[in-house]
Amino acid sequence: MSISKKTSEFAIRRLSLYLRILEHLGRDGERTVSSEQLAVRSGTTAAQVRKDLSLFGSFGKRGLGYGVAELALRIRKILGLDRRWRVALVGVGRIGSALIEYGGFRERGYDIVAILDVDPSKIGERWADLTVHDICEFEDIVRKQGVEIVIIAVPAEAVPAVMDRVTGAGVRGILNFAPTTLRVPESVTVKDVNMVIELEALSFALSQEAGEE
Amino acid sequence: MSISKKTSEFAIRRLSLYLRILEHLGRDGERTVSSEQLAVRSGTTAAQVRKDLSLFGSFGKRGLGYGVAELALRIRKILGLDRRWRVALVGVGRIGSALIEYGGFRERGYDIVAILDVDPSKIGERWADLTVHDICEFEDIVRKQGVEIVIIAVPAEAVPAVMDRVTGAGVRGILNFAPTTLRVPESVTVKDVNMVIELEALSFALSQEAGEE
DNA sequence: AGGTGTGAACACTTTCACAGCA
DNA sequence: TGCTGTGAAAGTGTTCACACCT
Repeated sequence: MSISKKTSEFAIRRLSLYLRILEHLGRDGERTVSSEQLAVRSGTTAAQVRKDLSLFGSFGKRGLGYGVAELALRIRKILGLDRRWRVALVGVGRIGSALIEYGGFRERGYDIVAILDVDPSKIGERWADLTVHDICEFEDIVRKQGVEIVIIAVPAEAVPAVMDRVTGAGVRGILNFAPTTLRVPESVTVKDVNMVIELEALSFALSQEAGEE
Repeated sequence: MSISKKTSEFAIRRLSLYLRILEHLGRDGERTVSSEQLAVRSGTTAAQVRKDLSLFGSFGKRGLGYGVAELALRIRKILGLDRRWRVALVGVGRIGSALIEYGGFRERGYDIVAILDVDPSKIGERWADLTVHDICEFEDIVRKQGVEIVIIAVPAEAVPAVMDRVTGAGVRGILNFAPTTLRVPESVTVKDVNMVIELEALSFALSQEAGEE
């Protein structure tokens, strides 16, 4: 069954959150959970939780709530986590190398299968169980390794060149850590992780409070 | 002049983006910029740019556009970037240490003035020009150093304990890298940086496309 | 009783379209 | 003429309130 309703980006992000809560509840041995409980733990409302879930079907039992294990399974399936994803990482700088060593990706179904950089001095370095490859080999690696998602962790200046290669090689998913908005073809999906924006939104909020009273 | 209109979170995030574009344009020697140019570079629409800016005043000249330097200055002021912020970082693990060495914070007005951890084996370590302090000293450090923002980069299990200390010490701004939703008092502002959510939103989008055709 | 699923009301955001100034 | 600033319209997302099932 494909999803016909317009599914909002917001709902999806919340599903990801619910999933983590469900996994936690599962480890604690909980069998069922109500929309209210999920709401409290995710910082939203019970109605919101039910609306989000109802976008994809009726998973709950009236009067009882949702089965923890079953709902987790359903959400995993919705988010495309019922399979593993092959990921390449471009840019083995501070952020890139921290990501490689992070380990949390594998745990959630994302396998970093290749790491690349432009800097000749970095090529050949070993990180975890991977060797840094020259960005020139990118297209080759994507094809041979079946890479579906690319993590971009290069400085802003290097982004345009990397983007050309990535879209050129037919990769359709990008997780971008560079502080730049990427212009990409319609067919490519980009998600940004931008801590500077978050920090600036934070200092805006703090400044407002200060001036308010 | 304090802002009376309800200012949306979305608008603020875009301002942060516009600012980075303006700085770039400034380095390239551009003197003026139109809402259309800003829109293209930020991946939004000209009307959106004008609406966002008009929330805070009339900064443009009809028929001409906006002065690059002047607009950058105005946005910096709006975002509270016309001053420096004192930041403490809790958790010197993989993500925490990458953030310390990142350097981009200082450049944008955020000074990491203290780093802390619970792990006794890490206490006393030096990172950049800072020494890792015992989390027990947190309240003391916040007071003496005038810490206003705390970056949380500890594992999920450690979050509740850290949160108690942070809110208890009167800190009002938190940048959270831990994969948990923090429950905090009304008076505290939290911004999350959560790459797992972004990755999962990405794999959802890719799965959809696959099933669509 | 207890808790889900959902249309309808409401709130917020974005886009449109154009008046108005340089 | 060129481009801003802004009400009004359209579009999205959230909350309410209640029918309905167990």
